[in-house]
Amino acid sequence: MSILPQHPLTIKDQADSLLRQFIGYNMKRAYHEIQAELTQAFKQIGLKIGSFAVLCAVLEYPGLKQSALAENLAIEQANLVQMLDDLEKKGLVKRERASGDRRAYALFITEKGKKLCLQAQQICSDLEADFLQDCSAQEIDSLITLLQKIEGRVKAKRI
Amino acid sequence: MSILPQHPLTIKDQADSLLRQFIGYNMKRAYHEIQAELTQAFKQIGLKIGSFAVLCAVLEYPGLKQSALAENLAIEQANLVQMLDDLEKKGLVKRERASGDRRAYALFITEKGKKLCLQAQQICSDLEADFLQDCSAQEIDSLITLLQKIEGRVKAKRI
DNA sequence: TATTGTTATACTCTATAACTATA
DNA sequence: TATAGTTATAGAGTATAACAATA
Repeated sequence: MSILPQHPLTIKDQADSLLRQFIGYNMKRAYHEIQAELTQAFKQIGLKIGSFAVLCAVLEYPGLKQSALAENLAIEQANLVQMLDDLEKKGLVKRERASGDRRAYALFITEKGKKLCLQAQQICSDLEADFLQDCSAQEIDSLITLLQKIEGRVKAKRI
Repeated sequence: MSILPQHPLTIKDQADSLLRQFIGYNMKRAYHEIQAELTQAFKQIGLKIGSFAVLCAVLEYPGLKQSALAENLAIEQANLVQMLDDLEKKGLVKRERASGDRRAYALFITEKGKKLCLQAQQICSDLEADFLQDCSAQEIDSLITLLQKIEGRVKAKRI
């Protein structure tokens, strides 16, 4: 295990210190780093971050329809189609005609897809555990709660 | 007989509950909402989020060089050039040859740029105050601290 | 040789409109 | 009329390589 020097983050010598007062900016910067790291890690198993989200949702909710999936993941139906085409071509998910509505597809994960998804979840967990290692369980919990709270507040404001 | 869920998901059901255990996913979702809202708000004053960051940095650090700016904002020099072209064309910043290094440009904000930047900061503050209104000052403070801590940890890991 | 700014390019992510077939 | 899935496309944001001028 690597023992990294743990120094308090000082931003006074950074040119973006003024920007650091904004939650959104800090969020963008933090996610930018996580995204880069996760994208790299997922390359080993040929998965993209967006496809991982799709896999997780289909694993947890078999039979989910595309429209419901897109809405739940906050992505456009149109963009989901291509992801599913790719996942289906790789044999990770399958579309089945939904009974009762011949327009809709019900989505299912394959055994291969399930395996890959669990593997990706492990990669994701390991990565997060690594950069959260000096955060308390309570800190992590309240961070997730706050992020969800903020997401909900902004969304509610728009509608 | 098809294996369909007994109760089809409604809008309020969350198909991504499994994903919600990941900090990165919550961060992406929260920022996605903030970004949409801020992009919309900035359209009134003809500014993009990226350009706003550049303006803020140049306002706070007059004479900053492009290379230093790009590094501090974690963006590529190549992409900064286009932003600066745009900001300069609008009369918001100006490039001046840096004394001592004829390759480099020193960046300065104009009066017009300063005015617009302060206006944008107000828009940003108002927007955040709105969706943070039921968060305590301590919650907000610890959120910022945690985001910066995470950003630093992931970055340190990569290097 | 290395660095600063630049150009060109490509790839991903995201957003929108329009189409089809069903409802 | 409205909805599910699809297609095509356009706009951002981001990343890389290569170049000229300068260090």
